[in-house]
Amino acid sequence: MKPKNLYQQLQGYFGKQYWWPIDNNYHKKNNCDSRFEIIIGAILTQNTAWSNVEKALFNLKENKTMDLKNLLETNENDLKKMIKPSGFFNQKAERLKITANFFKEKYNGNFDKFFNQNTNFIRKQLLDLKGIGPETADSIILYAGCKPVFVVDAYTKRLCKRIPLDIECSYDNIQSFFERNLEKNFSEKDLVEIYQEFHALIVELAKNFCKTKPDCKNCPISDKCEKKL
DNA sequence: GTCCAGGGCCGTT
DNA sequence: AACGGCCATGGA
Repeated sequence: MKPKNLYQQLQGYFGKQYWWPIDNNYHKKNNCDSRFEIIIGAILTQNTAWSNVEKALFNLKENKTMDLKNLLETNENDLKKMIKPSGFFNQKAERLKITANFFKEKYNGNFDKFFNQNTNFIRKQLLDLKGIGPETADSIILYAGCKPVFVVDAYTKRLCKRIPLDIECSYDNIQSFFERNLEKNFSEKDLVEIYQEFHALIVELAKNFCKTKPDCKNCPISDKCEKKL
């Protein structure tokens, strides 16, 4: 299975996904307004349906809390109420506060300054924050920082096992497998968009076909899959 | 009523 | 290092 072919096949079937930013400003560089919202969304969507996250994001905007300073000034109980629809609101409220506080204290709210650093260093700093693990960190780097990292989630791991890829399906293994292969086939400039779309396409595939109970019969990539459940 | 979402932390082996 | 329990809401 070649990642390049898988990507093109998924892209051909599902089309363009336009995940983040939500307002379709994909082409716009340095879209600082959406950066904060992307970071918030990445935390809120942890093990949570996006439809529920949207309700929480709406509440935050309604209360003018989609803003670094205002979020930090908001009482934690009020914050919990706003993000309640996204579930796990106790821990997520804490995670939002910790993350917002990090950007304020270390970077004075300057997201450009943060994202202009070396990617490995960016990743390390994010992972040091309580509540941000590998997937959330990489989502932030890819969608808010527009830097080329391949995001692995539960769906990608499921795909890894089912196709199967001939590797151990751990986060780091899957990530480097896709990155190694795609870096050869695409220019640096195109990689960001490809990683953004690829991740979204895998989610779409897993939601519609490669589900817990898979629908292999109608799956658009069944020709590439050995499992056929 | 049951299952499951665009995970991560923490305590136990 | 690896694994299981836990966190919580809302739609299918």
